[in-house]
Amino acid sequence: MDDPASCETTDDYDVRQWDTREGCEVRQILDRVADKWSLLVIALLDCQSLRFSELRREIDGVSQRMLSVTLRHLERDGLVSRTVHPVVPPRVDYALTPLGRTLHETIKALVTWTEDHQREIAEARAAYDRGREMMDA
Amino acid sequence: MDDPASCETTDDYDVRQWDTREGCEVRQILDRVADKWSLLVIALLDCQSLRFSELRREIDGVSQRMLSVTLRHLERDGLVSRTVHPVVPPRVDYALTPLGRTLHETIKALVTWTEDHQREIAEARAAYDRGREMMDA
DNA sequence: CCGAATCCACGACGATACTG
DNA sequence: CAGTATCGTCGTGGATTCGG
Repeated sequence: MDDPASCETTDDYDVRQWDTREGCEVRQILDRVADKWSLLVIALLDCQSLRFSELRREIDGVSQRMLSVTLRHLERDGLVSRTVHPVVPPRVDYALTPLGRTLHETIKALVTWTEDHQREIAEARAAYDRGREMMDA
Repeated sequence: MDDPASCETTDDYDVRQWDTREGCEVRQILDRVADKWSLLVIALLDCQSLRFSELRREIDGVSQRMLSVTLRHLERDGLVSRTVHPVVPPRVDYALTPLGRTLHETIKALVTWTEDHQREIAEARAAYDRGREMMDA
């Protein structure tokens, strides 16, 4: 973390390429991960497969449409697998692919960071807001 | 990664709490990180401080307004520090705080994941799209 | 039960013009 | 140079409805 070497230009990625334009995939994946429901779906499917209606129940507030759209996107990116059982009534199971599992592992780090620092952030916000109130006076 | 133990309920975070409602900070941080310009700003400020105009030049396509808004948000969350030099013409330097640096470290993991797997994702998308075209026929 | 299609509201973003 | 203010546009996501 405090390693000064990490500040060298030896970084193996080019910051400029995080942009949307050109063949930059980072932005696309980030947008996918960060959209409103994907993260929840990935987390819920970790180590278990769930039906559409089960996901809908578990994820409080998601609309049928958005869950459907989200799952379609995740499926297209190879992060989630979709299995249709030819029965009546229809039954569809969703599960994480190996690729999806590796992504979840990576994301957990970010979630952990957030939890570890949310107090600091809350304090920073409070301090900032106090400063703004002084201005008004 | 393949550790089955990671699938146990020993997970130290509750997936349901990733939701926007209630006192969930994860969503807020994720939204902040994932917005259009924050990531770029954080990456550029890693290990160097930059002026407003320098950031504007480096980040292709950002509007003056959005850069301003982005910096204000990052500053409020304690991720970026703002230093005004009382000279004419005005000079303002932005730099990453220690907190911001730890976040950047965490995010790098996600960027690295994306780069490592973008080929797999591209192939999954191609396969998915091929399947859809079959449907139409 | 699963999910696609349509319509609409709202917030994010960009362009422009204006201050200290 | 470093912003703020105002306005118009556009995409995302919610509600609803219909089909397989």
